[in-house]
Amino acid sequence: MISNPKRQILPRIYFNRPTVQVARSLIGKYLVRAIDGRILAGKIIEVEAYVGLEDKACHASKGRTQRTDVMFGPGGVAYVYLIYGMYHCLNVVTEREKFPAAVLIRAVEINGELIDGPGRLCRAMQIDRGLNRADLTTGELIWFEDRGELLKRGDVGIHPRIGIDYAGEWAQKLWRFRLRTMALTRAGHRKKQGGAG
DNA sequence: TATTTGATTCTT
DNA sequence: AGAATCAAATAT
Repeated sequence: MISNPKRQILPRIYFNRPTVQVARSLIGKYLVRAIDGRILAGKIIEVEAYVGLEDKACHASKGRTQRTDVMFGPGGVAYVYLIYGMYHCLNVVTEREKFPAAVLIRAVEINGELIDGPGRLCRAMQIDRGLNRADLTTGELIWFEDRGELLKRGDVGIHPRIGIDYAGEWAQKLWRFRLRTMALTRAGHRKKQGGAG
């Protein structure tokens, strides 16, 4: 369905790789949602990696349950869960089958507007548990696209993950990645200093 | 069955 | 600093 060769739906093999690598490389790609025939596309600004049984911050670290079962499956599948009774979070499952891991999508830019936070993102893109276990590689309801935009060295900030203080030493892992661009640092607040970067 | 908690966001 | 709000996990 995508005729423009510069718009490539990310295939399953893209996600069958080490999770931190997938997370890092998803920055600058697009999350695309089809809603009633309309297309909503967001440039991915921030993600976090959750890796395996040992990662105390990863939901699957407590074992294979009804909720975490999807993380044990093939990559390129959506893991959507309800958090704090109010918000949904979207993840894409990574790595090989039986290795539970996923990347949380934390922020996107839609039509120049920064949607910051996984709960807000899901609200803006109408993502809820109805999309749990959805295949993200078919280009039907929701998928990822490479639109050929290349990042410069230093464009991606590397940080500790957020909201997982309970995870002990795992909370210190630098598994959060965030795109740094002047355009995204609060509209109108901070002016660009100097000229071309 | 009861209690606690949480990959958040918004208000005070 | 605290509320909102509920499913999953843990304790009983």
